[in-house]
Amino acid sequence: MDKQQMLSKNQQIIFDIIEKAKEPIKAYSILFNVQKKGIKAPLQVYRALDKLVEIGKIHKIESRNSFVACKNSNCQISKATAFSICESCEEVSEISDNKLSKYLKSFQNKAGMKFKKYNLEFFGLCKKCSVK
Amino acid sequence: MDKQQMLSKNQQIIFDIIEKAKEPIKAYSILFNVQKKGIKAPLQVYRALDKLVEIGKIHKIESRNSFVACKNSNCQISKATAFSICESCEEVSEISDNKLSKYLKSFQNKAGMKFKKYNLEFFGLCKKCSVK
DNA sequence: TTTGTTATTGTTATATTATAACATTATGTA
DNA sequence: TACATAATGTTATAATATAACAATAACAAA
Repeated sequence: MDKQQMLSKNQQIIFDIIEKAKEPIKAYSILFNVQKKGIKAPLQVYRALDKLVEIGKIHKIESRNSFVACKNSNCQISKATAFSICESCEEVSEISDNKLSKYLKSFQNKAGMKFKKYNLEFFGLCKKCSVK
Repeated sequence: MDKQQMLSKNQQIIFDIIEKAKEPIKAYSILFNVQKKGIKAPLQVYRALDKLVEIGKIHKIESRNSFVACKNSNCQISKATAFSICESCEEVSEISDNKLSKYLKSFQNKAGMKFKKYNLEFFGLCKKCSVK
């Protein structure tokens, strides 16, 4: 699963939309945006999204049902994601913090379960919104 | 927002269902379970769920759109949640690990944003499923 | 006790998010 | 070529969640 792999036509179209978007974007908003390019059905969008998530080109913000392009181009970050989410303006940014990811990657719970993947979402007010 | 506060009729009915369930339960499954008690509409369920989440009696498992009762009865855990999720059997357990929660509560990202809340979901195979 | 305030409930309709099922076409490779 | 796999197209429908409005209950202040 190389992140540099070629994307299919639909995957590329949909990835481009997500990458260009400045904020997280929802599946049906993507659908609306790509209808002029011939992608007409939700399933076409969801299939591309699934694949893009799988190969780590995008991430899903679970609490918002929306999608962002991965900013950490070289790592297998799809298995270890962390975001900060502003509860006022809904701005989302991906957190890349080596200490944090190292800590979480090696985390083992009391039951001895070893994890393959995690997703962490922080909520608060971004700088702009905390001034208001 | 005291966790010991009285629950309203619908809130109590729905909380009881969630607490009795051994695994995370979805809103429409709750709805099905409470129809004999006179709760007929999705909105009645969602309103109770919203409130129960707000006061910390239950948590939403975001990646699964499902709900579990909080196991950590005394803390403001609603603002600091962590779960382990088995990708095979879908078993979910709430993680209560002081070191982890301390670490995450005090986490500050590079932008200096201070967080009020977080949710962390770990994925892997539970003990039973990793033997199979 | 009345009055005002807020939380809760009930109800219908509808919006939003996501997948099932099936047929076809493209791509890579033995 | 022929085989396998990935991707596409299409229709229908399932699953999740909220809007809008009306009525009632709970509770505290006057």
